[in-house]
Amino acid sequence: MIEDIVKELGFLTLGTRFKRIGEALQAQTQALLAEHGIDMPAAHFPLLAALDWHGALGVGELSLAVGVSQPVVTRSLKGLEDSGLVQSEAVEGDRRVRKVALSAQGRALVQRAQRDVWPLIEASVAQVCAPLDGPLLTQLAALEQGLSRTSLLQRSAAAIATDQAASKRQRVSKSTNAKPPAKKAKDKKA
Amino acid sequence: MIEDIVKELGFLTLGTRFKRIGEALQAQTQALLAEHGIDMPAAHFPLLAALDWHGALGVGELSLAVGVSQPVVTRSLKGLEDSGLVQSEAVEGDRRVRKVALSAQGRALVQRAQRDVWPLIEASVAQVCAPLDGPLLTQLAALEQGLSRTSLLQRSAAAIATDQAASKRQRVSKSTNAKPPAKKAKDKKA
DNA sequence: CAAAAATAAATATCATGATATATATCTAAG
DNA sequence: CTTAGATATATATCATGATATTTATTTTTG
Repeated sequence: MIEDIVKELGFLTLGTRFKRIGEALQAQTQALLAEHGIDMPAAHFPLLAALDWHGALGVGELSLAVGVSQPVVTRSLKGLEDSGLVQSEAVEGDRRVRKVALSAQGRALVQRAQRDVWPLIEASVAQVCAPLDGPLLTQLAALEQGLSRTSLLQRSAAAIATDQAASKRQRVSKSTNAKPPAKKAKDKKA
Repeated sequence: MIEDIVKELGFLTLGTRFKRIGEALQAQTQALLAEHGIDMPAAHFPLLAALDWHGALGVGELSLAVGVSQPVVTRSLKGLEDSGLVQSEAVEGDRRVRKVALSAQGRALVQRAQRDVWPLIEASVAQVCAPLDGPLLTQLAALEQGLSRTSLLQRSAAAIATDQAASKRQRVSKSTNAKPPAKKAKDKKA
């Protein structure tokens, strides 16, 4: 059996470990969004949230708000502008800065996502993280295992099923032999 | 003041958060290695460690060992082979697999790194992580703050200085007015 | 006020992760 | 024994992060 050397080396390769956990989380989050008809690169998500939260921002301010470098923000904005989700305009009095804001379409998207998907994402991620405890490396190991055993998509599906079962129970109040929906389908690297 | 929306949103943007912490850790680790004359992309590091640990491995086995996708391994191996740090040969009886092993030069590099730098990396990272406690998000916040306030490079320099001061004290055993070397130089995004 | 320094954004290039697909080879079924 | 499927690796392309540099503009200074 080949051991996972990145896990084995612990602090020595913590950067690689963080990155690969981040990749998995982003990919699963994107899958969850896609499932709800929101087809958006995972990385655009914080930008839209920042614009929704703060209102119009300059490129540099956005870079601060989401904590990534300015060129990355410029590039992502290009994509968002092409999709018609954001608009930008020159600012009065300082022709260097470009104020960026959500378009009507962007606002609509954010509101829909906020209402329909964000709670699911948050709940699923919180669910993976709930059992974590103890020192950082221990928590990371449990997190990785949790993500690979049951994806966010599966967790959110289970949550929805539970909700529906619950409201169904409320309505019919009988014959509630719905299976517990936490089906632990095992797919490595979902 | 522009708030950090990725931190603000918590579980909702945990993937982005993990990735950016990973980037910072990798960058600082690479800087530390470079400081000791070991000029190597951060991501090659786990591959070399895996080959040192397991001996010769196939490409797919390496992919398992370091937990990244097979194409990424293939690409990194190209770089490592160009630098002369690894060699590969066909395997007897199955012409599909390519066994990869450290070259003499690669072994030498790993040994030197293992002796001179790995302990520093490990100690510095452990130092950043030492005060972490509590729920995951709390630990991440502290980790990010720790990394941005005092880089791994600074931490390792401080550790070395402390060691030298200590051995100097042992040797001369007098006039030990060496300043405490934990100079908290503040550079954002080191 | 002209020249120098600072600032905002864009561009270029690189690193490192992913997936999807192609190619070569091996194994198994008929 | 040939063909169909499985397996190992390579290639192509994309996503998302970085840094270094360039360009345009503003601010500061001599």
